[in-house]
Amino acid sequence: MKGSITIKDVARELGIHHVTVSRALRDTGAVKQETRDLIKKKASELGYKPNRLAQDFRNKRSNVLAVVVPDLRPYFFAKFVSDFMEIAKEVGYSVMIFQSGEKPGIEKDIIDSLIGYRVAGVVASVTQDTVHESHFDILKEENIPYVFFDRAPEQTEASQVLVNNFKGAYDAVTAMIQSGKKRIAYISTHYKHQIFRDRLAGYKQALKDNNLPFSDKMVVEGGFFMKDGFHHAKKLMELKEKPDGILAVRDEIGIGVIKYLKKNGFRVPDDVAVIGFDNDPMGIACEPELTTVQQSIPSMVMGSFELLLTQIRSSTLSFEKKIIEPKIIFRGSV
Amino acid sequence: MKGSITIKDVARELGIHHVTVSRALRDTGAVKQETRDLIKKKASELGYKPNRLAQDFRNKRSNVLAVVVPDLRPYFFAKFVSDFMEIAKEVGYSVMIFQSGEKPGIEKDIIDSLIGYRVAGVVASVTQDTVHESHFDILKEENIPYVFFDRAPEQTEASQVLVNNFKGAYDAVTAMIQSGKKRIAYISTHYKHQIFRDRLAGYKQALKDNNLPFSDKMVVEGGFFMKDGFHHAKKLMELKEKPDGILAVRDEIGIGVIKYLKKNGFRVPDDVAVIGFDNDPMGIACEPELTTVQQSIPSMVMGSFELLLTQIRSSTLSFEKKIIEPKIIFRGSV
DNA sequence: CTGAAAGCGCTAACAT
DNA sequence: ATGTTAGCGCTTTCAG
Repeated sequence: MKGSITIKDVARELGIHHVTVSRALRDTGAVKQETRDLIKKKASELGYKPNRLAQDFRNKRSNVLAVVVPDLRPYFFAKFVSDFMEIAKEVGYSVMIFQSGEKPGIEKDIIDSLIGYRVAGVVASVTQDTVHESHFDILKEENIPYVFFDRAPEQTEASQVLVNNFKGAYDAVTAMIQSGKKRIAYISTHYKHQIFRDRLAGYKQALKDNNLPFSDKMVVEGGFFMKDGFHHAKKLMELKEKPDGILAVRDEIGIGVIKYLKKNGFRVPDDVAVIGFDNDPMGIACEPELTTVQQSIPSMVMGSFELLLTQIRSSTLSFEKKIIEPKIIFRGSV
Repeated sequence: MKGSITIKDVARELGIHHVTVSRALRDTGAVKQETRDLIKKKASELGYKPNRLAQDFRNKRSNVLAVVVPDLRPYFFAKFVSDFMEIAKEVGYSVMIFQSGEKPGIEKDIIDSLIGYRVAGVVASVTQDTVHESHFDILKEENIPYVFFDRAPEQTEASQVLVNNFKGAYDAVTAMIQSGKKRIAYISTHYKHQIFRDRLAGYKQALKDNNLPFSDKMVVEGGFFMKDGFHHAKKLMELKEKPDGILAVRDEIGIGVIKYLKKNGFRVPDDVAVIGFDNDPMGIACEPELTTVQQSIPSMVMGSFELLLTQIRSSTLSFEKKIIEPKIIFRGSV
């Protein structure tokens, strides 16, 4: 393990001062073009790689962006992170990922650790139970900008990129009504987060605007996966007044619903229409293919990245809210 | 932006030397228990957070592990990374993720940048075209251990955790034969990587061991997604000698195959059986549910993490190879 | 058990 | 245009 090459090594080889090397390599300060070229040549010749640990330490800030999500596995988050990394890389940032596992306590620990790393900025989608953003305050104290995407604390003064979930649900229900459905059920999760309440509100409003009655029995909740959708569909279809349309809060749940329906002789969408949320590619695997409410991930990535970068570059913490309008992707289940 | 609290601040408050604070906080060196307690109390009182930038710089090594994958979106990689982060966190490591996008050039850039970060270790699944591991040599020079998982360069002297792909394909084909199939096709990707060749070899061997003829026409390749499976199934089913079983190199492709078959009046598995690779949850969404070759991700995570940690802790680069045995998950498509 | 000294590699500020 | 000085926050080494 030979010690790595430092700017001093490069300087010595050239018989000049290491500070000049530093300046030349970073294209800052005044250095004669000739010297600069010479230095760069020698540096790459020696295989010099800047010690980022030293750079970051000296600059009191790293070129790392942190992304905090509840769970990396769902397609929505995997895709967001994937896209975010690509765009961050273009501007020279690396990315550290953290999973809260939907646990506010872990989320807090993560945030605390971030300040130790002196990350340049943070993008987060909070847990279902994160109501306050108090554990993010510490970032403000350290002047580390942060942006929420998809899921933000209820009251926050930080920048955020959210989806118009009310409209997503509203449009989905409206679409089913327009295709002739009259008894539309809604399967939610047990998660209490704002975005799920917004969807519920949109569902109710659509019913109301179409003079359709709302019934408690038509709203069930709990779970996150296919099996939960299967289970809820069973409950719903055993009702005296069966639904003829079901809105699912996630595509996976919607797929579970379709599986139940088909297995039990209900035709989709003729007997029962189904719509999910997320535009998960999984929705294309099932039959009929699942109609879904799409939340444009590239838009969310771009939005949150811009919001973050602006704050980093201006060294100012700002408060801006971007709303992404969702779009129904019609496939075969309506 | 008040400057952060440093050990010197803590020391000053207590009227002692900052070195003692450093020692106390890290539970190293000889410090009177009483002093140690006092220091810890004061530190947390002041909200002291160690500056990891300074620590890492001083230690010439960060507590960050790097994970390099071709793409974070496929379930296999998302799940691997997700699990890996959890286990890494338990031991105090944070994780930086990088995507090569299947481009060796980018992979090289990533590796180069890693040495700047002085990461503690690297776990990588290489691109389809990474034959040599020459661009990883630089890590050796810096004494940074690395482990390959799932996809390793053809010749490598680094530790690795691989799946027995030969056996996976062999068992899958055998299973179809046992269920009475006699003309089994194989859909590969255009990727030339070892693991895909191993699967092909396993496919051929299973045919041979059952005295079934091998035919070039029964092997098609190209693509990665559902639509590719759809397309290839079409080609295959338009053959004069149609297959009655199809092995797909990925679940997504297998699902595309099933979609084509059903759409065109072939019954699955009665007319044609289908098996995929990866145990992607997507396989449960389709109907019939896709039988698949599972590669245990937890085993791979554990394996590669252990291999890495051993090297980090012993400051030795080692060469160990772990093979994970795959397992067929029988669902409805065989 | 605690303190003092020194330095990691780099860069901002000032001097020449 | 280049060099000098100084120091970021921390830890290792050596003294007391």
